[in-house]
Amino acid sequence: MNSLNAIRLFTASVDAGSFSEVGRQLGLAPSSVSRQIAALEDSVGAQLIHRTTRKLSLTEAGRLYFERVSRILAELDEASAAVSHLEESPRGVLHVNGPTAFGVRHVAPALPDFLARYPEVRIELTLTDNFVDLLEVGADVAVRVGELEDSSLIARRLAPNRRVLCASPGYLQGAGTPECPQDLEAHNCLIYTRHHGNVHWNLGGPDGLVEVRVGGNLRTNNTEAVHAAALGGLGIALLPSWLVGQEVQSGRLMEVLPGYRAAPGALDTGIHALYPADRHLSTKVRAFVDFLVERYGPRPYWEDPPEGKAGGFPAR
Amino acid sequence: MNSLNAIRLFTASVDAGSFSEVGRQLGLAPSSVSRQIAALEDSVGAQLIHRTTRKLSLTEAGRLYFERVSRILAELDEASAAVSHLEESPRGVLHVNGPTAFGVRHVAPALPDFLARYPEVRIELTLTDNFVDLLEVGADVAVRVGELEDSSLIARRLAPNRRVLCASPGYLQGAGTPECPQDLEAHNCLIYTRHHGNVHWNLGGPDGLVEVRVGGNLRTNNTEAVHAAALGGLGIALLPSWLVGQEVQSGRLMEVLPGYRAAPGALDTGIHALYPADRHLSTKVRAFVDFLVERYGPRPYWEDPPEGKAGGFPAR
DNA sequence: ATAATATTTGCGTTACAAGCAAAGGTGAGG
DNA sequence: CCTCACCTTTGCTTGTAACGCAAATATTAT
Repeated sequence: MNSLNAIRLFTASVDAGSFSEVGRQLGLAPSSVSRQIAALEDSVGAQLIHRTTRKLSLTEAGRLYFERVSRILAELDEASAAVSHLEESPRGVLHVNGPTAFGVRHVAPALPDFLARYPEVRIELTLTDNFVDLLEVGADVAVRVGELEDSSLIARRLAPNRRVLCASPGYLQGAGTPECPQDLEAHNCLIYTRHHGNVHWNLGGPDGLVEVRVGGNLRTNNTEAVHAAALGGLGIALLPSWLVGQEVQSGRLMEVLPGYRAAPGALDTGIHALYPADRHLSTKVRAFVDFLVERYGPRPYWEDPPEGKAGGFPAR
Repeated sequence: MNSLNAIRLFTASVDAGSFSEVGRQLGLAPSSVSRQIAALEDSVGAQLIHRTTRKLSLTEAGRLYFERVSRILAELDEASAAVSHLEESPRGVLHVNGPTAFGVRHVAPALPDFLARYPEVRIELTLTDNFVDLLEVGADVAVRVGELEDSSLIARRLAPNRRVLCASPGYLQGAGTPECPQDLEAHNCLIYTRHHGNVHWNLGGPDGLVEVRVGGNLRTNNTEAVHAAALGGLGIALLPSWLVGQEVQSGRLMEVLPGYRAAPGALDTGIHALYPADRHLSTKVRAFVDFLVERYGPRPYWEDPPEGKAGGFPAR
């Protein structure tokens, strides 16, 4: 309807008692003040200020309007201040979305440290395994493992997503340990897949890319099930290092063909944080993403300690 | 700081869920809505709305801002409405200023009728005998008798201001009744004056203008004192008809030389209502002035009933 | 896949606000 | 009493910002 400027000039004029004084204070020509207030009066349809060349005085309408409007202006400034305050330092509610398996293992455990560093932030963590629209679910930031559908979101890389071959010591004791990729064809390989048909594992090793046609008595669309089966000694699995890394380190699983790893594919593009490509990235999102980047580092804690590189694929 | 328009567009967009829809509702191009809201976000320094090409969704800052701002907008509209409402029908406080003598006799008695007609008006009546600045005293309208200092105020004529010669029946019985203006020089004439020196009464009668040099044993700068003295039988006074009219009608005073009256001078320019020359004349002021004009009419109730014209001066 | 619709950005135009100057008016002080 | 200083308003000019249009990009529905 009308401009806030006129209202501010009105209250300033009431306070100062003079259009010229207001002009001086705000760096405006008196005529501008005069016109703005005249326009405001037209807009509300009532005289607000009686003017003589020497004095200003409020009409009753003006008094009424001033009382209400000056309080309203204060509230408005407060509202802006509250929003700005929200961005001064990370605070408020942060909605985080991510896949269940990764979230449980590597996001949730990180939250205590994050919340300790930013006491004014509260986190709402939503773990889902179907892809959801960030905005739909009201999330501020999402963690995604592989498969970045390109969208208007910004992706920031958090960690590589290596998949390694592994099996339980018990299985290897019984079935033997493969010495080369081709040996896998004779093993019970636990297949994670989304669709039927033959499955090939593309492995990279010292001698380049090797494609192995694998199979076994378990196919599932659930990584956790493959994981549990491997732990139970059912066979050899190709699983992300973030899922099995610590168990390999502790010896509950053994890495198989450590010189080989899965060739980078759609599933191996890395682990990313996704957030909206807004012009104003909120500080709490930035803080959270920075925190994860720092926590995981270039070589996440779930990875093997630095050893001879395997596969020759650069970390992605 | 920023424009109210942007805030209105923001709330409208939240309600409508679409910039284009808002544009359609308000007759704006979608690009305008988009830009205004982007500018608002820059101004508060935070993203308020996540946008995709298909959906809008509020950020936490946006939710916070929307809650506060939508209430504020409502209050602002209310404030404007209240002020406009004030102008719809007379209501609120009406400050009336006027001279004591006239105010007590002809303004105050009129107020019950006025207030009965406009029940939502409250009156604050300030009676002062020194001229005051309307705005200084915070008055909306002033009643002035004679002597209109020309100013930026608007003057509306309420009634003529005739001055007539009168004395109490008792005085006339004792001192005799003047038959012609010159007889006044031998009478005890009660002098209302602001300064010293000789006093002449300029009287208009059937034979034109007559100047009479008058005097007596009472000079005062207070009309009421003259009035009281005349009632007490001290002598002959030249007093405004609104002051003595009803006493003449009731016989407590007798008109002297009824064919003559004071020649129009500064004191006789009439009785006026004065109010500020604002573009928006408040309805209560208009109502009050209209009411007085109607009540006094072209021949106020304090004047003699129509009889032969005296003096030949047109009513002014 | 194609159509429809959404936001954003670039660009030309228009409308509004600011500044300047002059006019009219008021109060203070010589 | 008159002049001076200062205030508000109005006419005119100038500059800025808001607007609409069109195109680019993106997403949903048919």
